[in-house]
Amino acid sequence: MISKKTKYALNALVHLAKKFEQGPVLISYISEQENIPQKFLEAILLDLKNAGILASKKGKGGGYYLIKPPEEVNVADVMRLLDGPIALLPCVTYKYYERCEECKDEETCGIRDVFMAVRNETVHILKQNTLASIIEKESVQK
Amino acid sequence: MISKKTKYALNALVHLAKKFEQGPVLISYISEQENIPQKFLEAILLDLKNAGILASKKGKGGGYYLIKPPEEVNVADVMRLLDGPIALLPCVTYKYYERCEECKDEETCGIRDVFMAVRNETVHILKQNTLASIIEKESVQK
DNA sequence: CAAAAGTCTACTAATTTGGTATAGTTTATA
DNA sequence: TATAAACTATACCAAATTAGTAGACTTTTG
Repeated sequence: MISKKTKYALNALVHLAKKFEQGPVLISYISEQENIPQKFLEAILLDLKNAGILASKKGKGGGYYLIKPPEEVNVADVMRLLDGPIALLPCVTYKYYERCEECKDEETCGIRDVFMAVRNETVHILKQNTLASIIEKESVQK
Repeated sequence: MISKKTKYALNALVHLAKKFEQGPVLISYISEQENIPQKFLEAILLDLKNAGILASKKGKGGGYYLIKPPEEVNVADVMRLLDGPIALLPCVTYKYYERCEECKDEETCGIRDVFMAVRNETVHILKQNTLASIIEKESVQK
């Protein structure tokens, strides 16, 4: 399961993407609209700012806003930022590789192969999906 | 990430699948060969037994053994048994469905669509992979 | 200069994970 | 039939992670 942090981040980002290039939005407003505890959201938005996805303006009339185009923010990057690796086994992560202590031979491990395939497919789907594509999906009548 | 429990379970199952229909194997032997803490492994094997995948024989000459053919035990089932749902969001699980509290409208949620796709693809891969296919992969020279 | 709004540091409570310890019960076989 | 091998059941426990909260501080306009 993804953490609430990532889920909240995605909801906040989608919210801000809908208001791309329309000036800053208050934390308190996002918090209210998206049902996210304000203090928790503050920490999340800071992370996204430090990652270069959002920017903020302090003082009266301030708030947070998206600085990357919605087409350029994909779900995989957001998940990695807040939850760490996407892979289900430490030995198949790209950036956070770690050997499984109990593993006898990683080279021939059949279990590893399975989770490598899952990781590749998952990352592929998550990279394809951006804030823009999510918003587009929501606008399509079901 | 999957838990150590699931990882240990898969390793133990592959071990037992290699000895399918060759009589019971000692917990202590599996524990030693697969580098799994014995007491922890005992609990895992019990779970697998209660799920009808393994059976055990008590007393001298006893141990655990696989009762389902290796082709019929897939990774998805093992994961679900020990780790619970495979999906990354509670609202896209099959058996454990739960609404996301903060969600405004599940029907149109674009984030949900993304994770629905990930879940479907993941389950598909994990169902395809059985103890038999894992063993086969390991025997292929790389 | 005051109020609005983001930032920083430090807690904390609940849950999950990854175990360990101890005391059984069952069964083959000498 | 006793006994030792081997699985079973119950009950802990420590560390890590998750999901927050509290409060003081800084920055920026009007």
